[in-house]
Amino acid sequence: MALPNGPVTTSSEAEAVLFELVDVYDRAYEAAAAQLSLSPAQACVLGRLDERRGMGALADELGCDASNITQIVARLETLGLVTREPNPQDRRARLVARTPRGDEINHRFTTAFTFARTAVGRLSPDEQDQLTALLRKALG
Amino acid sequence: MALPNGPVTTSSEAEAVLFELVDVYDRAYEAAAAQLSLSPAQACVLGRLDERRGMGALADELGCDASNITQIVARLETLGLVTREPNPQDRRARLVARTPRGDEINHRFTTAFTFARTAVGRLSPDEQDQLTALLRKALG
DNA sequence: CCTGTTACTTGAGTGAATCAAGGATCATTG
DNA sequence: CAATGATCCTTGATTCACTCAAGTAACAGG
Repeated sequence: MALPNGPVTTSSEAEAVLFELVDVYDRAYEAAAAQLSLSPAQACVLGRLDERRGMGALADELGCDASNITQIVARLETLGLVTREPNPQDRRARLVARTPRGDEINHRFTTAFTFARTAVGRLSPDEQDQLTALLRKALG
Repeated sequence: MALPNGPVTTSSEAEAVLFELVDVYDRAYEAAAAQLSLSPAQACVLGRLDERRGMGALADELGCDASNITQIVARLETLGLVTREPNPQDRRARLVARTPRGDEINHRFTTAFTFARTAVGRLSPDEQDQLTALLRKALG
């Protein structure tokens, strides 16, 4: 399991809760992925393939090196969850798409990753709106 | 940079903001660590050494294998940020402690990781309390 | 065409994480 | 007190994420 991204000492309660939230969220994400024998990175990429798209687009969106995506997509391809087809418009490029099995695994993953849904579900609609507004303001 | 732990499609705005928060938080943590040439895991371990403690205690708290801690502490030791002293009470055990340089780097790290402070700082005291209450409720 | 740029891959290297196995020490108990 | 088992940590092997540098192939503009 990935080590938490958090300080021990926080200067306010709000910061402490923020840290706890991030930690629990990350662990839940990892656990949901592990349940399907996926790494968090694999689950992440798989989840961004609702439409077929190029490797570069993935790298841009995820803010990482293209070669990182090459590697992750290669593993997903080996697992039979993804295909890498040539792009007829540009023969340098590849179009990555989920296979039916990839669709199913991705669906099972989104079902398994209940944390955000559950957490939000503990709040009333009004409270959800308040939380959204507060977090938006906090994010600047 | 680590890939985000988040779904693309969210069923509510609150979930989407939650995901964004986690993503921004994680990236900020990683960036602050990188600024000091530390990995997130190294920064994490270093931050939990306000008092000297055993390897096992670290592994327990961080929820990972003991050998993982061995590895990370070894690197921190190489960097001169940490010492591994024998435990006089139990010669199997080692006591890990920050060196003065470790203290300094850790202090610089907590200064560099401004995200949580800044985010909370954008809220009024009342709003901070509201956020704390809402997140506590959401966490269950 | 020729040049430069773009899209992706490959290879090398670091580090996190897990598992299995082992050494040393403690703690218990027959 | 000696044997047994548990505990603390390390080592070694493996997988994967991530980054950087370098390379190939194909596009796009002059």
